[in-house]
Amino acid sequence: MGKFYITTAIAYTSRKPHIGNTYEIILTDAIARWRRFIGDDVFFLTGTDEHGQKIQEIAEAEGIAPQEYVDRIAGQIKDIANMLNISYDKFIRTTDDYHVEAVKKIFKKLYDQGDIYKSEYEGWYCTPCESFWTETQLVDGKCPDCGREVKKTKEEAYFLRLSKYQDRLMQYIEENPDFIQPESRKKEMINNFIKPGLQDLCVSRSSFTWGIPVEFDPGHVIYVWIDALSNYITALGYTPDEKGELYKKYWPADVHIIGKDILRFHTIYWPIMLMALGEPLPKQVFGHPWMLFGEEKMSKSRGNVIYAEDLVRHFGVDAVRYYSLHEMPFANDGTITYDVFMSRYNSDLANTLGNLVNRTVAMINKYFDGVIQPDSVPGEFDEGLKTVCIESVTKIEEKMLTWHIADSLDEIWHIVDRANKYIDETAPWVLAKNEQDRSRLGTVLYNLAEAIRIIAALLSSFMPDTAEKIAAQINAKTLDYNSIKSFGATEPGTKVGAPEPLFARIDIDKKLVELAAENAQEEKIELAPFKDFCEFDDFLKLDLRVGKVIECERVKKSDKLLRFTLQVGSETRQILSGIAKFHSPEELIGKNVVFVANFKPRKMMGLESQGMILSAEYNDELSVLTTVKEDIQSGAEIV
RNA sequence: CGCGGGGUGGAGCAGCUGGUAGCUCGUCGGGCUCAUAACCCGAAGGUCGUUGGUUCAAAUCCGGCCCCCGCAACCA
Repeated sequence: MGKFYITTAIAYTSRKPHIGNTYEIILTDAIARWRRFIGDDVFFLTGTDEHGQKIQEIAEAEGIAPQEYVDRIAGQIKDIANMLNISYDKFIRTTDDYHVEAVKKIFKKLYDQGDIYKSEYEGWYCTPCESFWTETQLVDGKCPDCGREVKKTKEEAYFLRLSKYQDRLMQYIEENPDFIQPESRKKEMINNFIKPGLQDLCVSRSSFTWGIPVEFDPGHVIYVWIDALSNYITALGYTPDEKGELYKKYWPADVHIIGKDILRFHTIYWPIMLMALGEPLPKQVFGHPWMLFGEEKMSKSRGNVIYAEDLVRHFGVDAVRYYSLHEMPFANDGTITYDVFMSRYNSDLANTLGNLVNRTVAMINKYFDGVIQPDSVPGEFDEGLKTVCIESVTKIEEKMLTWHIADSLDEIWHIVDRANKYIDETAPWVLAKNEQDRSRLGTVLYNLAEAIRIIAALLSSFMPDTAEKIAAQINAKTLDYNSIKSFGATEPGTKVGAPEPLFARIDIDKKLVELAAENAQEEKIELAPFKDFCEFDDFLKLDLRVGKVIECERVKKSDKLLRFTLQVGSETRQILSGIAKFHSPEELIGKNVVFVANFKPRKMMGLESQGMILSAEYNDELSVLTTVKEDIQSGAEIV
């Protein structure tokens, strides 16, 4: 067996992660534990991504230093990982000294060798749009958005030459068909980014300070993704000067497990960074699907956020692990609801698995004072049970190679099902009535104990606590991989423990009521941070007006934009607004809306927008402001 | 015509290198009593989105259409 380096994405420390975010680390842990189980030398890395403008803003809003803020969130994230029994070998924080130093050196090296360059000449700035453009983006030497004059600007930034490595990246992807998983994502990356041609990536920021500084150019901090992606090698002790033992041993990564939303960074920017550094590329990047709440994304405003710690408090760690691993399809998004969670819990964990162990241990106690007997009298159903045990091990090995975790769990449950059936077939309680069947009864219970031991061994990668509890109940001497390659490692004469239910059944209706009450209490509203005071004069600079919607339609090829024609006194105006997801055109026609009348016109999707319609926003939900009186004169000023 | 994925019994999924559908849960009926009202057996339930085509034969291959979803674009 070889080395196996596996990583999660590092978690962004902007807020406490919910179960959907946590899913990733459970998934990764199951794979890491499995590889250790089968004998690989595993290094499992996880951690936190702590820099960036967003974090700086949140910390400022709370009135604390960014470091203080990320310390808190990183602590929470680490607590969650520990609570969930995550077997990481290292937890990296991007604020760790060694990481900061290594990233500085990486940036410097890329700069020195010309893969990162400072762009002064290509920086064209459109003042009304507040946008930077590269030479090639300009249309007739003018702003591609509004068509106005642009000017060379003193704003400086550093760029990474993606274009230089484009062909080599494409070649790598072609030569390594499994590099991007799943397949559908690979096509997205190729068609949307690589084929059209990669734009050099801006890899520095000067508008905020919470980041790793560009050492040789004060005022610039390194782009968070350059910072964050580097964690996979800095954690192993890599620097451009000295690679470090762990790095030599474990790099390249065998697989990066990440959310499907950040595949672009991991399959384009990251490989190019590595190519520029002259280092090998990761063997595979797996973009896992999302765990949704019912049909929806989890979000606070919808009141549907589920946190791992709440689930653990109510149902236990392994139930959370089981659900996360079993209910997620391989490539499609999965869902979680309390209702489904508890159904799976009762049927799979309490009934099928828990009860098997319980009834078996109870019988061994009842019929043989807790002592496992020799398997001296084979019977007709034995082979069926043994075969399923052995075959399942092989099947799981295959499925785990392609990260089919849920299918692997199904295989384990095949053994559980088969064992339950075996009890029915052999009817130990009938055997117990006849003294001459005593040895056969002992054999039946031996086979069950051994099957359960194999189940426990297989479960150890997915539900480690449960595996241990089972092993303790049957007093198993070993749960090693080698011990389950054949049937029969259980030693006769072993004294089992008292039967103790592994998973207590849940009264679903009762629990739902309890959960609802709890959620109602916990619900708290998180508003966007309030802004600093400003002068009345600042307010007066804005020309806010009422406009009556006389036309409203969707902008074709855009799922965000609505095109409005507003009556403003005796004039009309065309305004575009990104609210198509929240309002239908029909419901807005005839309404009086509020808009900013003195923004300079701006083009969006080829259409000019002459102002901005005001909406209330809360957690990504928008609602347009309208006047209460419908007969107010259009064009009326807002004061 | 920007790119890609998908639509399978009540729910969630598998099958998709072609030969008339499979798994888990749920429902109904039966069995058993060691066990956490658990376990075992059986049954009902699908014209595999729709419509053409290829083929002896299509859920499985090809075309049109409808509907979801992801990426990109776009939200001042």
